[in-house]
Amino acid sequence: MTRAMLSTVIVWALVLAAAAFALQWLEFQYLAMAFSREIYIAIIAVAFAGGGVWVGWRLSSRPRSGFQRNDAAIAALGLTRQELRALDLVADGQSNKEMARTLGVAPNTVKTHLANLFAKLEVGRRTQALAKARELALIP
Amino acid sequence: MTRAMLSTVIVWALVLAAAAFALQWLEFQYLAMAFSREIYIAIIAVAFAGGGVWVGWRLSSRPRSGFQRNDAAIAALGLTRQELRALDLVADGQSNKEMARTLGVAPNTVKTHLANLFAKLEVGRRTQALAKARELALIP
DNA sequence: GCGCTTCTCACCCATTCGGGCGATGGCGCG
DNA sequence: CGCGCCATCGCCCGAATGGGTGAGAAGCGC
Repeated sequence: MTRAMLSTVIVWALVLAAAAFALQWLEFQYLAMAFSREIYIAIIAVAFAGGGVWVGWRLSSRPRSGFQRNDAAIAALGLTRQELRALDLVADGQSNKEMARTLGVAPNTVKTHLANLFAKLEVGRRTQALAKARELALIP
Repeated sequence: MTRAMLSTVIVWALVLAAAAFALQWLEFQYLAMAFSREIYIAIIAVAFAGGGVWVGWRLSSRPRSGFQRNDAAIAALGLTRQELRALDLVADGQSNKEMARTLGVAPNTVKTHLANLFAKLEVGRRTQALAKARELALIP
């Protein structure tokens, strides 16, 4: 977040500096003769407006990809690896039998993991577990 | 989404037009005499860059505050009001009986709505429905 | 070794859920 | 007015789920 913002701003600042020199040079070389002053201004305005849009977009669209588990909550609840894996599979919409196949264990084992998970989350259904897990940022 | 983008763009376009006139006027009144050409250019650049940042920020920062349903998908799938309400309650973790109480209908009615919802989503379980509905941005 | 946790699996039983079927009433549309 | 869609509700039945209990094996720390 902070890193992305900084890098974005720095990149933009460098582009600005480069553009300043380039424009300074171009101004006296070609543009002053080729275009009228208004068109030159318009080019500047459009270029900087476009750059601004880019900067603003990057500055506010970082949460798109990032999600990280609430490890504090996991520790506080005492959730184990298998319980978390089962939770992920529940969020994926799998049945107990499918989860057993995915995890390579018996369906009864999955049931046990889920029962423990439900107890720790203080819920009684998998859909409730999903709602609560999402509140706690245990799943995306 | 589309409305917000349009209004943002329109506002910016109006500001641009107003600024163009203002600059045109100011240019010959004060700035041409008070500042050098480079400073004038710099003011233009900063102003438009700032405006661009604002536009870019507004254009891409609506997932932060709100969530809005994918109405296009709802229409495409032909989901009805009750099916959507049932979907919300499923996401909330409620059982069929609780949903019946919430919606003020019989449990069998809830079952019917869910059965139709599952058929339209092409799923067979409520957890699958939740996963798919989240993919389609039908629920937060 | 001993206690602890974790993971594993089993059995039984009640509840919930999902599929399939049919049925009624309201409402808009041609 | 028939037709289609939506909402409502019922019944049956099989599958999935949840609760409770027990228990064995592996690993960890003291």
